Amino acid sequence: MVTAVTNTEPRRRNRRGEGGKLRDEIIAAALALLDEGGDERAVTLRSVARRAGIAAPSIYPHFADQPSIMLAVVQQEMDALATVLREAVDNAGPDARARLFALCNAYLDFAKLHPQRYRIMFGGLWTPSVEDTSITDADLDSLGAGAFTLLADVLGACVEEGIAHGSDDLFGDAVALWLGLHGLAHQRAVVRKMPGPADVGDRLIRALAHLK
Amino acid sequence: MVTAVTNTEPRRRNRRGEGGKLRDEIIAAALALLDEGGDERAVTLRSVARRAGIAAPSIYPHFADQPSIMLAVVQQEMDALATVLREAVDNAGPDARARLFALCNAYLDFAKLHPQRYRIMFGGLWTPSVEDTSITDADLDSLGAGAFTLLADVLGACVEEGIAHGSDDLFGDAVALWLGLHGLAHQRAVVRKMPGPADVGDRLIRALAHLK
DNA sequence: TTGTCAGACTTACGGCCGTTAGCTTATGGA
DNA sequence: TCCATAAGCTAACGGCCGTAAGTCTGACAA
Repeated sequence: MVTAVTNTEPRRRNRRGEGGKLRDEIIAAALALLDEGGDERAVTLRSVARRAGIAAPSIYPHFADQPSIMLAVVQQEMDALATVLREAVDNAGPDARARLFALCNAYLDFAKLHPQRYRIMFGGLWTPSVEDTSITDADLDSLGAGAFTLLADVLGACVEEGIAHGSDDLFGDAVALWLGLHGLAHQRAVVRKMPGPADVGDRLIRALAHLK
Repeated sequence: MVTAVTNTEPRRRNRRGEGGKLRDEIIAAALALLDEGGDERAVTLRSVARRAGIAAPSIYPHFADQPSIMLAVVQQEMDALATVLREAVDNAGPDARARLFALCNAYLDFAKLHPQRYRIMFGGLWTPSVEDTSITDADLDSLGAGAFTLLADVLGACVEEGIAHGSDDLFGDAVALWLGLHGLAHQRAVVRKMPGPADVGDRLIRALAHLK
């Protein structure tokens, strides 16, 4: 994670050849605004510039428009999520069931820890109808593929080891499981107080993974 | 459902004592903008007024601020959803399993038919942090209670008839089932092309209702 | 030491927003 | 017929937005 930008003193200009550093600072500023504000509408081009301590037009050498700042944020956080999930699985030992629960709980924890990020990652409204922005369809389609593949793999291992009743369609089962996780994660991220029992996450996992 | 407002001719003023009619026209205009635009940001106070064929300040006698227009839209659509679900259950006959599937599929159909409405109803970002708006917490808490109660009832009937493996916590089971439905409905409403098999909805219902 | 140019900045334009203050008009009871 | 008033309008303010055009400045090769 990149540290938040809080200093108000005039920013020190980057050295020659290091202009690209500002790109990361812009992303970090956008992320900070998102986490604090709890509203993606607060992440405007100008507010990002203010937060990063630069003038608004200074963003243009690094990003074509405001939506592409958001895309960069989402891409970065998708990678971060995939990394977190991978680490959780690796640290869970060899047991397939434990690996599945570690993966799913890490997913839910990420959403609980960063609700605003989760919202824009999986339900975000940061592209004003994709047209008239610089964002392509390919940009959007590839998002989150790594994390999902990992889920399918771990679930597949459970089926192979006989821990879970697998259907003939592993991909479909993985999608269903992810949708359940997403429903919980998203609702938690959106609502102020989530109703229901505390172990609703475990219930979803057990039911949707068809654990024996 | 209220018909969309499309005429551009100067609007006929309402008769005396019928000023309240404009309130419904405003809600209808906001709904139309939402359905078309696919972006709640397009539903501004001014754009709603334009769509309704009135001047922007003419909204204020009927709504305190822009968020409360959205709240009225959401409340209306929550009622509409509850009605649709109730009708689906009533038309499904006496079989508890058929009633449950009718309910769940009606829910998913609503979301598929009106993705933008679904989004603001269950994940909406139409209150800029609730503070400094005229919206109270009570307004938000009561939303969707009717529809959920119906789901819990129909699921409970399945358990009573021995169709489903009920746990000791019917409420929790209903929440879990709803979260699964919501995950699918929301993702369909947000993403352009939903991956996964076509029957993923049925899979979610069967698994989360613990149908035998 | 000096000149160049990457890495920023200042200024400005037009647009849409929410909201306030005060005005017009047509409806319908007297 | 008249006129009180409900219903809705016009004008305007301040604010924030995205973006274009042109300007400054300091790090570094020569």
